[in-house]
Amino acid sequence: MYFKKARDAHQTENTEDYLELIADLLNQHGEARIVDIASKLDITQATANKTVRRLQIQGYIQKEPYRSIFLTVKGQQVASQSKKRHKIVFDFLSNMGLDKKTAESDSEGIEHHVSDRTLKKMKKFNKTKKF
Amino acid sequence: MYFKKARDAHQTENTEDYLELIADLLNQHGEARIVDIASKLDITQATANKTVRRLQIQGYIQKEPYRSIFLTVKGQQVASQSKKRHKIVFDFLSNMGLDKKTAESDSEGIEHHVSDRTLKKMKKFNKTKKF
DNA sequence: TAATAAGTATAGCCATGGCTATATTTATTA
DNA sequence: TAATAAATATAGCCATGGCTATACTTATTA
Repeated sequence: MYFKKARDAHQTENTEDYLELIADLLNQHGEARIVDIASKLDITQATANKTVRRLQIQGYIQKEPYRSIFLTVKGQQVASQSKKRHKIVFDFLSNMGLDKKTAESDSEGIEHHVSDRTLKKMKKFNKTKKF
Repeated sequence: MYFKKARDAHQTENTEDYLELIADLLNQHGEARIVDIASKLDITQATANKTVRRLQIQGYIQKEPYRSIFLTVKGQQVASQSKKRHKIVFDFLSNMGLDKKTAESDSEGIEHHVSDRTLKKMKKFNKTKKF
């Protein structure tokens, strides 16, 4: 009961957000650097650096000192899964009639707390506009 | 952009969950104790104790050593707000056709990440079954 | 190229929320 | 009532993710 699941989710939430962002940066700019991450997430470079090191240790990221960041296969998998979930939630909120900004900002938070069951319902609604 | 909002939410998330739970315990059993909280949240009593002390210091809770827990006015306000949000999200997920368990478990996570705008949409849907 | 700027890394601090182990207090029951 | 059980509190550990300040490397530009 209660928020045990939410706590578990928190442990991976930050990880997923970083990996999703790094994947986006790689796609959009061909490169992902500490500065970009820090600026996008509105944190200091020191903090970004620290987390990136953790992700590297945990095997999600590959990088050399003073060089830009790449995803390992493991990291790519997490990123693409996250992105999928994110898109479903974003589309769902949009289809509910919410403006892009709200849909974007809410989906960022919600994506980490949505079960597969709920995700399926959202997907169905996105296709058919019915539950 | 990205998950700055989510981070802010995290700071209050645990607080809200505790206060909501304490309010429930007070309503249902007339009493809220450390043991109950620990068991409901599936954490150790030591952890529950620590957080309760934080909540007390921050003015959400009133309690005497070795005695049970009460909410301050400030605490009550947060709890009732949280509960309202929680119910709207839970009802919405239920109305989407999700089973009670899923609706309950997902709404616990989602309630902290839903903007007022989205909440309004959910509310409307709960009433009219239309967006 | 040499000086400067930009980016990255590291150290050290803080708060939070987990945990175990160990008091201490309160409640129960023999 | 005295012994035991249950609940609460405290100490001390860890990981995480914030921060600032400072060092170091790489890139830019005068």
